[in-house]
Amino acid sequence: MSFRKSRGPEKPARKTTEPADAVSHHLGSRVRQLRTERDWSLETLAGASGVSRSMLSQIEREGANPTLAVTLRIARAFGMTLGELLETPGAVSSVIVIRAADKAYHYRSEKLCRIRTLSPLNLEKDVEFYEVLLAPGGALRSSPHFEGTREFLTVQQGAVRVESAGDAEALEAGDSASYRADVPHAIVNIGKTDAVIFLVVIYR
Amino acid sequence: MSFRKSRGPEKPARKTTEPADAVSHHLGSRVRQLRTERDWSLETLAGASGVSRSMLSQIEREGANPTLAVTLRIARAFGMTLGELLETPGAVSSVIVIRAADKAYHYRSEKLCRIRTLSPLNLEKDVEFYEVLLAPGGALRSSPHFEGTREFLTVQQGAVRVESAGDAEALEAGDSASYRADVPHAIVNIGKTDAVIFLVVIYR
DNA sequence: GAACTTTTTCCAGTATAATGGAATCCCCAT
DNA sequence: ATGGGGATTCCATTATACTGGAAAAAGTTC
Repeated sequence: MSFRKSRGPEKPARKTTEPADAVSHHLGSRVRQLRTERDWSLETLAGASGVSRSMLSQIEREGANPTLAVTLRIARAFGMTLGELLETPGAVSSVIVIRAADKAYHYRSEKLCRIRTLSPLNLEKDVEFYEVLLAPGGALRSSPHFEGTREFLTVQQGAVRVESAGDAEALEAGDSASYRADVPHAIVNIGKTDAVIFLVVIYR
Repeated sequence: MSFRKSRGPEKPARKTTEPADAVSHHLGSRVRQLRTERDWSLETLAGASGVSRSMLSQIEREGANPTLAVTLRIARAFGMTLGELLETPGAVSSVIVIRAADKAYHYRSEKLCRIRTLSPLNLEKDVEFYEVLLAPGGALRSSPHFEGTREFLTVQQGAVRVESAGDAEALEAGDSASYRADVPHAIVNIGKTDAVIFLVVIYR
């Protein structure tokens, strides 16, 4: 949340060291899994996707490396996006609990602004949940996050102003807002009392 | 939230009618956009990705159809997943506000359970935000959502029990939880007073 | 077990992905 | 205008993706 986008030309990531070839094997297992779950033959999937039986067989057995267009056709035959086709199943876990007093989740404890993390620290970080407490005059100003990032916010107590993309809106207790977080954005306490906010950050 | 998963063998989607070839052109524009935003040369990107300058040029100019492995290498050079590389930019919008009194967002108003939606109704539905009020004895029981769906929940007031995947945990005010929502799950008020919960549903 | 049907794998050929080197283009400095 | 350097495109070649038909394997029925 205090992410700072670097200034100047961004340097390329280090050359990828993990073999991209591994993705083909993963795709192969995944296609076979999805197909057999549905009780489809290679012929059926070939018909649905427009990819030859032979190619599908090679993908499943040998981890053949299809072109992007072929991969997308397969994904669509399963009614999925590329991401959905290739993602690994989420880790199965039971209820994960974060207690109110758990200091590890006290993200920031300043006089004007206190932040508590409400989502587990070790889960993949595409969605995060926070409780933010702003004293009168307190503000939470953020640099742009990754492109596409949005935030949901609800005011549980107090009054705040939300700023994003050159727009600003005043919110009272019970009000909510949704706005871009891939531009500079801020939450400002504009009342005379403490404000309590629940904030969902969606990195997408 | 009351989604019912279908039973029986699933039939294949109709044969894809949208040309998968369009994706290559989209990829080409996207790679050029990302590269020029970063002020990288083809040589720089080639170095970072391990894909030849020529191939990158062909992708950008001619919409060449790379293999999956090559596409993934390019994505990784930009520090992205395949989905992120290929997705279209989210709709740009200003701050969207939902007022406390907006009846359109009162999702359920029963005696034992009241639900208010805190995220905009017309936004894409990969993440949803709710406020749930449960009277003593009240419960919110849900059928499984899509595979991979999770929920984050924080208790603002009262005491509840969260049930998911055969596990159950008791939570008090200030506590939070994260759990699977692609299995039957429930939130039950186990206290003597009203419980107020903020709930994030992540459809992934 | 035998016969039949369906599914998957193998095979050979064609199409195209992907490369490295050379040529061309573009920009900047003198 | 000229020269130099960096960036991009072109070119010819190699490697591999992808196919349809045939063979083999697997499954089903009597």
